[in-house]
Amino acid sequence: MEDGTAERIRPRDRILETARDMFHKHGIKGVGVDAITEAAGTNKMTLYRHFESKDDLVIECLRATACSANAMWQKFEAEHPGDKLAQLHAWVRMAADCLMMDGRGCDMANAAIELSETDHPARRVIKELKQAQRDRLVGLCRDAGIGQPELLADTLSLLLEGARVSLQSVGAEGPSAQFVRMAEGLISSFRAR
Amino acid sequence: MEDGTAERIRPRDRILETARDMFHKHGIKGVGVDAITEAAGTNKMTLYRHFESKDDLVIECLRATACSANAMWQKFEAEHPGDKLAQLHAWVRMAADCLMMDGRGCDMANAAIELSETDHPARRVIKELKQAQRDRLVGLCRDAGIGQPELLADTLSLLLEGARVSLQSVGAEGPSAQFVRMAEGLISSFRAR
DNA sequence: CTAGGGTGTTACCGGTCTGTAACTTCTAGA
DNA sequence: TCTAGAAGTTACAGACCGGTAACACCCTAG
Repeated sequence: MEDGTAERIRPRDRILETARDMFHKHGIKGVGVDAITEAAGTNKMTLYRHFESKDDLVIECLRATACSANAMWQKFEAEHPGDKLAQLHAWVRMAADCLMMDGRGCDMANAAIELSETDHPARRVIKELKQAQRDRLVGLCRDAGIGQPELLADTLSLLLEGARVSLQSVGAEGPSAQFVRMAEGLISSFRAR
Repeated sequence: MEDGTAERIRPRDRILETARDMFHKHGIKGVGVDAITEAAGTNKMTLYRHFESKDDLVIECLRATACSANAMWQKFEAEHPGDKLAQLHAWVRMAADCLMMDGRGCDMANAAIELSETDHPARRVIKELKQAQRDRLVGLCRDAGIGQPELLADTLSLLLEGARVSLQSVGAEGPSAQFVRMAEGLISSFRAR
């Protein structure tokens, strides 16, 4: 029988959520499994009963992040059903909000930078998930009736990725402050052929 | 009397250059000082006689990277003296070449991502040097007679930064493959008012 | 009530990390 | 040739890391 208190959440989920947060804030190599389990109110043995290794935990965290992103896309469709152009503008707004709120960039990109070993198991997952996000944005641009949808989607992707990393190196007053203006300008310019 | 052989280079310079290369390839937290000194053909004591700490070494490496970038800018001016627009195109070409040759992004951005502690001593340096690069690109756009030089410079900056990180997460076939087309298109579009 | 699986606790392994101490060797310059 | 300082060598301290073993505990399903 569930009583709904937070403490009753399964340890596995607590670990996953805590790890996501800590990896995001401090980086993967900047957080040890001991720190994660302690912050999650559990212990190392329980972590290793649910995850094969730290690398495995990292991968599960990335999948969870991708899952959250999926929810975003469904929200766009729900809020602007059928109106693909409005969904594209919602994507820009959401991206800008994340930039201002968060301060630290995309978990997948950060992981890709940190895990420089080319054969690291997480790299396959990162590539897959990033590719899926790219395909979805291309599809959105195409369905919005924009010419050269791939080029617009790729340009927007690079702008956002760049804004995220610029935010961490130059700060909020740097180039990333102009992200919305750039993105909206690009969309108009592509729509005008 | 100097005999010119590579082994006669001062240990400090060997350490600095080796560290730059290894930090670039494997990340800062992915390389230990032992590995650096061994690859540099020296030892840990010598490293700590020349650098206060690993963090200090990191900062010196970043300064050296900025210094190399300065040399690039001087090359642009030398190859296209007075022709600021040609220098801007040379910047795009250089950026694209680095993208294809290298595979791993900007040392400063990577360091900013890896060193997530907000009070890390390297962060000040990163911000300063990145700001200087931004100012220089803005100046180049302005001197090239482009309207809204700040917006173009910032957009180009974000595109390049995004291309570098995208290269590491999605791979070379991803959005970064279109960098030159995007950048040149932007420049034309800004020049056409 | 009881059996069993999920969980917590403690201790440990072997390895790596930054940074230092004490000492020896090399080498450049007077 | 002699000397002073730079560089190399070895060993070590203290901390942290990922991962495992053995065992005690609780809570729920039957």
